[in-house]
Formats: sequence, structure tokens, C-alpha cells
Amino acid sequence: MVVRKRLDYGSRGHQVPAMPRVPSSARGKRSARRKKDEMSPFDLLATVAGTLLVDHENSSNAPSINAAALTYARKRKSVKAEQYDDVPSLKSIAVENCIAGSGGVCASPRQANICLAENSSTRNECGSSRSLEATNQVQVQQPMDGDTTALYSLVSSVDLDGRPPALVSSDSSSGVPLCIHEKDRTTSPLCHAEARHAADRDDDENSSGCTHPCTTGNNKSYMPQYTGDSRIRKMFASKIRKAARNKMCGEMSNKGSKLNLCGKKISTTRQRVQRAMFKRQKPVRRHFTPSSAKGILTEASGASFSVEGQNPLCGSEDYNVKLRIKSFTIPELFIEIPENATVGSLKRTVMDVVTSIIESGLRVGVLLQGKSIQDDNKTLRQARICHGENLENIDFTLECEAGQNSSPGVRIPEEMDFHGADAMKPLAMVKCEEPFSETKAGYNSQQRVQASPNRVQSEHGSVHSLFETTAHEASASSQAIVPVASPSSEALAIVPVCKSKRPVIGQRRIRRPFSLPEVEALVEAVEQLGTGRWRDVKMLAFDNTDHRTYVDLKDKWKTLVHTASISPQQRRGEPVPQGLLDRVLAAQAYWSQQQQQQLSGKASGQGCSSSC
DNA sequence: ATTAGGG
DNA sequence: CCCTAAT
Repeated sequence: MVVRKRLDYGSRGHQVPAMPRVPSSARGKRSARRKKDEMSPFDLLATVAGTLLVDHENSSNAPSINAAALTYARKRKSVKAEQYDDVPSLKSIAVENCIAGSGGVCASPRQANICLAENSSTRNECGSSRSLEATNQVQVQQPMDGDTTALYSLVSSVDLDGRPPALVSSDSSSGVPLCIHEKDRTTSPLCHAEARHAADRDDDENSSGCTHPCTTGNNKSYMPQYTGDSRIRKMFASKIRKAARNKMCGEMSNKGSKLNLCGKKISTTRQRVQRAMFKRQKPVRRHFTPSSAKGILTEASGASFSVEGQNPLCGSEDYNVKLRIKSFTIPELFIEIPENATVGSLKRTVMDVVTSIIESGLRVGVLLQGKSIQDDNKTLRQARICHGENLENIDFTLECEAGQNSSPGVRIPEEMDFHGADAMKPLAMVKCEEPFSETKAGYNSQQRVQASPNRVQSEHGSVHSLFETTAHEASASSQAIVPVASPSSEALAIVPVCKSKRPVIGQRRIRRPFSLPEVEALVEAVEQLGTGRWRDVKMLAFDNTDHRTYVDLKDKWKTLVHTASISPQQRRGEPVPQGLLDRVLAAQAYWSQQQQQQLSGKASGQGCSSSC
């Protein structure tokens, strides 16, 4: 195969990924892995965790307001029950399976051009003392006339590259057409064009140090969209890694992250990430476009926000509403789990829930006096989120995109009305801050959220039951688990800061050696399914093990085969019983033979008739 | 989205 | 485990 060394797509900002165009589908998210990246979800949560402080013009620290409603839908567990029946097991010699070619359908070109316009100042702040402050809070200055949509961006902007903007302010006076409202956007091609342009430009080059603002000098904004997605982190990670290789440090990381979001051309993985993100968001966040982000995050906070024809309810002056979000509190998560489940399982479950919630797409809701503000086009002033109003009564909620499913075993109390006042009342909480012992050492925050590698000690079957059993249990045993991010909790510490040495976002997955039970399960599954059906293997034996993707399984098998073929003395790590290794070799031999036959059969023009 | 392989 | 190419 061609030796392609890492291409640095970075500096050009082309739209086309250096990678040969593969059907867009190729860049989709890896389902299996999607939620797997242990940390990202937490990063996001941590990022968003906490309290909302609302101040007013004079930065009078208003009482913090806790608001967080988080809903989530059931994790789509639509694992199509594929019949493994027709699969010839190793034992029951059967030739079958034509390798069905997957006809990929090309999706439309990158629609996911997220412009993460970041202005130089913001960027520069990174690494500065200022960024530190940003760690635990995000300040948003929003012109009163600003769109509430901005609030959303506020949240979004929190994470991304791990560097919450110390101060984001919005202003339309940047000379750029205001593209906040959908209408505006639709009617203003300029917005799009501009946004796109910005996106294009905001490439590695730019980020790599040149800080030219996106389009307008004023603009300092970027639009972090789906930080929640683990893939994003990955995306960042790889970008960052690459960048690091090239050099640069501090700014580098910023650049990396930003780049990823802006650049159209990204590696497969990156694209996958973005695409995934967009898939979900698109429907709901139409209003959230690069343009809007730009407008929202534009620097000149003091500048007037042209309010055409608007009828300010709170006065005509251009007060800026300063909202300081210290954190979001994650509301109740009810998890039912059998008593005999292990603590590790519990942790994993919680992690999965959190992850799925995040991955399912989050959206921010704004509540004023307990009432949800639905109209995104309303100005803050119109919504009475402005000077003179009781800003203490504004709350932000995290809601999930509709249509998603939550993890099995987790249910959302029907009565839970996040939009209601109840959402604000204190919840029973259980801090999930205890790091896993084994991960404590040497690893960072990421480990904290990882599931115990040993959870597999339970049979795969039991793992399944673990989730399935929960469905109808009474809530008696259910527990409200609410990761709370208090200033002192570790959760917040997780919040990445740009200056953090180890950009959480780009963290590599934690290494989790396969346990013996896992290996056994893998071997068993492969014996039945063969070596070319990793997805099936995954579903058969690791369906509930989120951190093992089919790629992981494939890789593990590869190492197993290798291990089996070397002398015991050369083997490292947890020893694998020779018996198991023998099975590995046997299965490997058997299935490779099968593949050979299939291939030869095809070559001879017999198609799959012989095997199908 | 998967699979296959190299790194 | 990661990254890519090819399906």
C-alpha cells in the first residue's frame, strides 16, 4: 500500500481533504467508538457544568443561578439483530458469505463548514493568565439586542479547544452583516459566503499563529459545535498532535482545534466527526451558523448593535448583558442497575449515559422566570433579558436533541420537566468524582471518567443483562446520579484550558488492555463469525462494551494471532492461556482459508454461488 | 459505516 | 491504539 505519511492538511484550507475522496459515508463516525472516547463527554459536561452567573452591565455579581436541565433520549440501541445463525461456525464447517461489497453512497460535500472564527485576541489570550480565569467561567456579553441564539453559542463556545473564551462578546457592528437570525441568513447570501470564507481561511495557517481574524478584524469568535462528540476530541487531538510535530506549542493547540473546525479538509476521522455532528445538529440548529457565531462573538462589545425596527422593552441604550456561566449542573439522571452489578459497571453505565446524552446532541434552552423562551429570534431585550430586568431568574438548560435514544438501563423520569420550575430545585446528587483506582496513577482527568477496564469480568451475558434488566425495575433502587461540578470538584479541573499542557480534547484514548474474559469472548466470537466481520463480532460479544470498537477487536485479534505465533517468552502483558491462543490460531487458519476459498471462487467466476 | 492493514 | 485507504 502506499506509504502515506501524515499529510498535513493544515495550512491550505482547501476544501478537499487530502485524502482521496471517499464516499462521504466513509467519514461517518465510527459508531462503535462514537461514545467511546471516555473523556470528551465529560469534558463537555465539565465545561458546561455548574452555575450560571448573571451579571449586569456593571459586572455586579448577581447571585449565581443554577440552571440546568438536561434531557436525553434513549440511546439508540437498535442493534439489528443480525442472525448469526446463518453464519457457519468454525465447527460446523460451512462455506458461506459472499463478501458483499458495500456500495457507498456519496453524501453531499462538506456541508459542515463550521467557522470557528477566532480572533487573534482570543487566541492570544490562550496561555496567558487570562485564559486561566476562563477556566471556570465563561463570560458572555450580549448586546441586549442580541439574539438569544447567542446564548447557545455561549455554551458551545465553552469547550471546543478546551479554551473557553475568556470573554466573548457579541456585536453586530463588526461591519459584517448580521446573520444571526435565520431569516437574515436566508436572505443574506453574504452571510454564508462570508462565513464560508472565514471558514476557509481559518486554516492551519491562520491558526498556526497568524491570527488573522476571520473575515473581519472585529470578529473574534469561533463556533464550537460539537465538543461533546468524542470524535471531536479526537479530531483535535490528531490535529494537535500533528501540529505539535510541526512545532509550535501554546498557540498550536489552539490552532489545531480551531483548524479542525474550520478547515474543510480534514482527515477521514475528522470529517467523520464533523459530519456526525452536523447530522444531528442540522435539523435543530438551523440558526446556528458560522455567521451567527461570528456575529455573536464579535469583539466590539460596546459597539451598538443596530436594532432595526426593534422595540426595546428595556430601554434604548445598548446595554450589554453579561452572563457569566460558571458551570452547568447536570440534572437528574436515573439509572437502574442490578444490585449485583459491579461498581465498575455502574460507573460505566453512568459514563455511557452521560456520553450518550452529549452525543445525542445538546441544545441550550433559556428560561426566564421558569418560562422557556422559544423564540430564538427575540432579542434579549425583547425577551427581557436585559438591563433592569431580574436577571437572576434566567436559567439555562441543557436539552437533548429530540429523537435520540438514551442508553438502556437509563430512563428519564417522565415527569421530569426541565422546563418547569422544578428543574431548578436542588436535586439529590451523588458526586461522581472518584477516580478509578487503576487509572488514578499516571493518568489525568480523562481517566477519571473512564469505565473500569475490568468490568468485563462479568460474562458478556451478564453485561447485557445488566442493561436489560433495568428496564422495568422500580425506581426504588434507582439513584439520582448527578455529576456536580463544584468549583472544588475535579470535574471542573477537567475543564480544559488552552494552556493546559495536555489538551484534553486531543487526548488519546486510554489504553485498556483486554482482560482474559474479553479475550475469551473475542475468540469465541471470531470462531463463530470469522475474521472479516468485526462489526458482527462486536455486536455479538461486545455489544455493550462501548470502549471496544470493532476496530479494536480487529486489532486485538491481530495481536492475538501474533502473540500466538511467537514464543511464550516473547509475549508480554497479561499472559493468555495457551489454550486460548491455540484456538486463535485455529480460528485464524480456518477463516483465512475460508476467505481464500471465497476469493478463489470469485476469481473463477463462480461468484458466491459456492459459498452463499 | 465497515473492513483491512500499516504505523 | 491510531490513521488511512478502500469498500
